Amino acid sequence: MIPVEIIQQYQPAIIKIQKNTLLFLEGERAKFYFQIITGKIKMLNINEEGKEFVQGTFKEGQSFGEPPVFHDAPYPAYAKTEEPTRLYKLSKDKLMMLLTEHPDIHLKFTATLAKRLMYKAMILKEISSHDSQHRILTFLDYLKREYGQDKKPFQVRLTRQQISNFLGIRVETVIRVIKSLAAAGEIELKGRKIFR
Amino acid sequence: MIPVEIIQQYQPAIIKIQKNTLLFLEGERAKFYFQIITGKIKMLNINEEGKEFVQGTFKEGQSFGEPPVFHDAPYPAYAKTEEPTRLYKLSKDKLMMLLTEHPDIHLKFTATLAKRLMYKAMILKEISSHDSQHRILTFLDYLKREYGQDKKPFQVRLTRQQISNFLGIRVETVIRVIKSLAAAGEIELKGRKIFR
DNA sequence: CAGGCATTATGAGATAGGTCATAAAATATA
DNA sequence: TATATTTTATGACCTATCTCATAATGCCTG
Repeated sequence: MIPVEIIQQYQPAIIKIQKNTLLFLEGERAKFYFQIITGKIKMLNINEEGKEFVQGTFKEGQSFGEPPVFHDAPYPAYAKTEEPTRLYKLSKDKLMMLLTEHPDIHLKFTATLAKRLMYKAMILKEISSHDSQHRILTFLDYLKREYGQDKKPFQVRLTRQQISNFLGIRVETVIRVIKSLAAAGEIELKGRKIFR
Repeated sequence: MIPVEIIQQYQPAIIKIQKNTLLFLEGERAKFYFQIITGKIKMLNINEEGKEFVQGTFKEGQSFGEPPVFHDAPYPAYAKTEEPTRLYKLSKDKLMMLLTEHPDIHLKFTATLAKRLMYKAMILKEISSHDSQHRILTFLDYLKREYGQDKKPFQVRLTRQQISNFLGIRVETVIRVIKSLAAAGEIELKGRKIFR
């Protein structure tokens, strides 16, 4: 998110992590800004019964886990690689310096947080008014808006398990709801692939 | 949140609204930055069955509804006065100018968004792992951390109805859970007042 | 002070979604 | 290619929470 040329002027550390590895833990103090060079990061909570809830996923060029850096607060979730990943790692001080010295980047940075806030507001609204049908459809529509091109049927490239983790609904329920949505004509199934 | 002396240099409009009035609607395009002079604003969703979900409440000095301003996106929720309210209203252009010309304010602004993002991440985690007991306790602890002083029993100045609206749980359930929490010694009841 | 509205309270019954078990299909990994 | 792991699938049962109804209590507002 911060242009490579610029972040490099602030001598970030570069870290390599293999697949399925924890980068930081929920509750850990946040001291660094992370930005992905290549790879994929998932931020997630795991509750007492071991069930996963995905707060967000991030890929090349994106940063994550910045909010607690602004407050020296603990991370609200784990960060885990989903693929081998290389990252820039920048100290809080340097990040602040960078943002102060580059107002345009700071504006984009703020816009990114704003966008995530809106995503969370949307999901929160959905999850609070429990109705799996509606939750799932709204989520699929969000994905389409975000990653698909208009009009064309959009292929949802998430497993039912992943949808379950994003919405806090059990897999079995997702499977059954997906079927009933297909029966109702809201989505289309080609084999197991989901189109909206 | 933006110091009064500074915001006034940008000639904000000043609006007065009476109690229980809608300032903007969910879905409406966001074109202004709002900051409360006096009064109280609640941002909320209302679902198909007319049930309320509170995204946040804001009082003197706080701003709200900024995220969609950064994207010319629709508001994700309604804004409603809970008391007679006076507001600064600043156009998007002026806000951007202000933030660019005052990097220190911009940093605080970003920190505010970051904090809200963390709040939402917390609530999301709680709501996703459904267990009313846990949800309510975590919420009360958040309130205590945020508004109470350490150690002392903290009085929760919210009605059971309001707790219900913040967490997306029915009132009756909140009432019953509050009782069982009191019985378990997790909270204390003095009359109807809740202490944690 | 009275009337009205919101909040708290409680019971009984309905149900969506969770839980658990079992298995086939698909995908990843060695 | 063989083996392990993950994903999808389905049935049967369970339970926390919602729903609906009814009422007492408390608190604004005129």
